[in-house]
Amino acid sequence: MSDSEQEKGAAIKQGAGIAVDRLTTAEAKAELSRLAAEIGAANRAYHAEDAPEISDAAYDALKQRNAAIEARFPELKRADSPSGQVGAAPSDGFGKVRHAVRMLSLENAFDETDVAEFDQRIRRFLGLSDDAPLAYTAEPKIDGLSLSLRYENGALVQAATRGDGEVGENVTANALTIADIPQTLAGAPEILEVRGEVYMSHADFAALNARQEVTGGKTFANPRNAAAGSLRQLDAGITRARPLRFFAYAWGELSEPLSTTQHGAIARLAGLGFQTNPLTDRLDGVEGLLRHYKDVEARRAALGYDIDGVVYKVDDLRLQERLGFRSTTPRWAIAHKFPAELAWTVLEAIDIQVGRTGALSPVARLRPVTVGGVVVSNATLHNEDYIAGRDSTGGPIREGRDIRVGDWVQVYRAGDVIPKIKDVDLSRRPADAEPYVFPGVCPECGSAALREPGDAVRRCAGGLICPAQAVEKLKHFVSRGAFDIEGLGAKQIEMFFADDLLPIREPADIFTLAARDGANLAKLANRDGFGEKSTSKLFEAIEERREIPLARLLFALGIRHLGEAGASIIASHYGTWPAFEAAMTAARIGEGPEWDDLVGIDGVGAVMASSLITTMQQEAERASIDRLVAQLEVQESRRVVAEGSPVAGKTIVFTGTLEKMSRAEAKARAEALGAKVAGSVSAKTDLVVAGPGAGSKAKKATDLGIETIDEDGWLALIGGA
DNA sequence: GTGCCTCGAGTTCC
DNA sequence: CTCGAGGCAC
Repeated sequence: MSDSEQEKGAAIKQGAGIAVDRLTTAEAKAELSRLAAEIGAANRAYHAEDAPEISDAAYDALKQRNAAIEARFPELKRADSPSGQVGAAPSDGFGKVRHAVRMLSLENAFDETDVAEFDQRIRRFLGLSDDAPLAYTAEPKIDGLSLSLRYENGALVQAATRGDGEVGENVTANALTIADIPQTLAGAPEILEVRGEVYMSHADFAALNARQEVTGGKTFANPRNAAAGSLRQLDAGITRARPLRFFAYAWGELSEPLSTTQHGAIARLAGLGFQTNPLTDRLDGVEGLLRHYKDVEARRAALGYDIDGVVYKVDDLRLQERLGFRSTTPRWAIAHKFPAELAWTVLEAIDIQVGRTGALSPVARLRPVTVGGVVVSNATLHNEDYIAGRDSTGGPIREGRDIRVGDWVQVYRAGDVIPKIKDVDLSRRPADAEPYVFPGVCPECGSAALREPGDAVRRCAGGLICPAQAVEKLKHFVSRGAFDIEGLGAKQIEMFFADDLLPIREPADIFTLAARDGANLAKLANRDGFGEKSTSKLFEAIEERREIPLARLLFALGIRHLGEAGASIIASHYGTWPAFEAAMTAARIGEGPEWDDLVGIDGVGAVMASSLITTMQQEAERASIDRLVAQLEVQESRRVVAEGSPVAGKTIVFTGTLEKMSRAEAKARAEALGAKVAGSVSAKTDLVVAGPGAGSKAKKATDLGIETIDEDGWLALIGGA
């Protein structure tokens, strides 16, 4: 903790003792300044997800005192008054940075079978036999936070956090204070993005917490949180005082290749002056990987820093390139995780939450227990069957072992994040523990909660009548990817939903809010938590979204089975709202031209199609949607065709044996170039790639007069791309 | 019908 | 982040 953080804590205690009506103007002014800083810090801590926060009660007390002082000394109200903030934007003060090359996450392997399957998949994709040599690198997976460092002409010009993988935060000033991160490089490529992990050692973490305790500062729950909190300080001076370290293990944009192999690239990074992990090794085949894993696991306790597994990567970079990426993960790497830490505690209650689709989700309320450095008090119980001990998927709960309130349960954090229950100790079950009876009615609205055959979840049938569903739908509506309205998040939605004077009960209400506020005597700007400035900012943010792309609108509607990807497909097919609306109004489920057109779209099946039609033809739902659309200007969605590739927008069929690449690989590459790959030849096919042994498909192509090329022709065609 | 591969939905903690 | 399930290829 810095001196300034310390001062704040002391100042609050001191100021809070004086009754508001006895404050002098000077004292009030000083205290408002301190409160603004303290509340701002609490907001940041809350949103930035890395530091322990003050309690809700303490936070409310601060806000109340701030409001009280402002009420008595209105002339002293600060421009940055916390009363005028609807909810602090996360980490204001850090600029956003778009990564030149996306920062992906890794697929996880939890046991040896997963690792073997990973190896198998790669061999299949590359067309390698089981016994062909295939080298991997393995390195410990550091438990810290990833960072991308951009060097131009040997100078560090930018450091960015991972963020959502596409856009991270600019933490350059902070990165410059980390000793392990070179500020200049000799002999580096002109453009070099180095990626790695920022972490804190056990010893440094313990010393930091000890220091924090002496100075009365907040202590951190674990080294990872300490590292995250330290890197994301707005004051780089604080970061400088924190003992952060950095291991390099990957790269982003490069003006020239570092090497032809993964291990060669790591060695090159080490040569440039980066710390690379000493337990990095090059190994052959699955046995080699597993041997290395056991070795690392055995040394884990003595490393002096946290690791949570071992990462395997295909060593040959040309093979990595051929393997490419799935939507969020590379095909050529996997993280083999160590078994999760376990803890026993008591299940004190089971609560039911209602989601936006009406799904009833049981949540375990636990006696708080520390698991993997974090205190856990809730855990998901998935669904009815999981509690009853019937887990059709072969999950951790064994057949016939139900979960009852009062039970001792074993908790772990899946993927080191989501708390789950692994086991029940039947020997410690209280004699009076009763099997849990899953509610047959919605706990929020009393409507019947039904389970459709073959469905794992029970759903509230209340639809829009159910307040829980309505609120959750609204939260989804304003979420990122949907309308994404600044200053109108989950918290504000809860508040407006419960409001009697200016309610938001359905999406359309958001866009009439300003008009209703204008006609209302109890103005929003006079309320707790709002001010003139924040109110007008909110109204502006809402206005900005009145014009909305069709895909976003469709996603925002929260139609079951229609997610971000589906919405985007549907939008580019229909183009405009009127076209979509007309088709959905005329469509019948399972028949007719509109139905055929809908299910004919690549990526749309009967389930999604039915859901769309049902929703758009359901009276109440449709009326609500119409009221919304009347408030909007829906932008036309143009078909996105990848440009600049010779096969963009074309439909291609592969047939026969491909000799230089597997079919999966050919498909992936064609799609990456903007082509659509179909399974059979039709009049819509633009190009057929026929290998040896091609039969009926090649003949049909000839009959239809469709261009047919062989594999070499195909490679030549896409060679430049 | 089976077996990928993705997407959708729900959830926790800070 | 994980699980379940939709969509599609074989």
